[in-house]
Amino acid sequence: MTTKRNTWQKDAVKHALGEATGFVSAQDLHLVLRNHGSSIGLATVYRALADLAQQQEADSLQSTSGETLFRACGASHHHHLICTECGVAVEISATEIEAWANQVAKQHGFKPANHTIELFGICAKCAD
Amino acid sequence: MTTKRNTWQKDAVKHALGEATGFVSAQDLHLVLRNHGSSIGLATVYRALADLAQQQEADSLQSTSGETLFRACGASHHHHLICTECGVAVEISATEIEAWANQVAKQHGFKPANHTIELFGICAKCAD
DNA sequence: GCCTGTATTGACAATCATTATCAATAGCGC
DNA sequence: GCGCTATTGATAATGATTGTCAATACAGGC
Repeated sequence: MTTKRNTWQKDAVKHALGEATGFVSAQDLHLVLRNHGSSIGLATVYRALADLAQQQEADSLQSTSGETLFRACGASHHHHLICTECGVAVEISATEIEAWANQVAKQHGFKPANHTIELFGICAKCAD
Repeated sequence: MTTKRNTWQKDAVKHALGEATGFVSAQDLHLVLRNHGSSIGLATVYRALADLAQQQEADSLQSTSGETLFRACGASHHHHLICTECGVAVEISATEIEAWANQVAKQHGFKPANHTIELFGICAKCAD
């Protein structure tokens, strides 16, 4: 079997993602790492993020401008409330909504599979 | 003022979008139109779709693979239940959810602005 | 119906995020 | 420490989308 290896690059990406306050693009993360003196490659950042997303250690969503944004998160199912100004993200657990989603799907003869729910707004700090 | 003109290209796009059962990409739509004998250009399809989206005559969402998908729809606010197999989309109006979204936002000190809610599943026809 | 000014088109180049390529490097088990 | 091979990083390639610009075709006035 192909054994997985631990590299400082993967740790760096994981760390940098943890530091970020909200959702970040792979490009941004790469830039931040480079500015901190790291010589990590862009492709590697993409690979590390894809890994993290697959291991449920990161959430990803598509920005309206077409980029994929990432954020560190716990493994439990949840959604986000995101500030459109500064990008801060708050995790939201919404069992009621899960139930609603499943019910609606069944109502239309669909086998419920998945859903995308992201709330956008302006946080208290940016509201002034 | 720059007056808007009616062209057969815009009508063609609008029509083709109306014919589609679910969400379609600009590229797909362009291909369909070409296959029907139209000589419409790809850039024009993009422009027409952007117009329709702005006039609230079409909804758009980002597929996981990064494309932008479009669908004809009414102007009233609503969400979608989409089959991941065949792409059929059902419009869902969910006043309860709107209320929930606003409430959650306020709860966290956010000024509610917007939200993305898309449900995915497998429709009855594709379920077998 | 015909003319004219300009919004719109379409072919193609340019851009931007992301993925593939592949030789060089560096973990990990021995 | 050695060797095997997963991983890296520079760069090329891809694919969707947007910009460019000369040619075209609506719309309104005659």
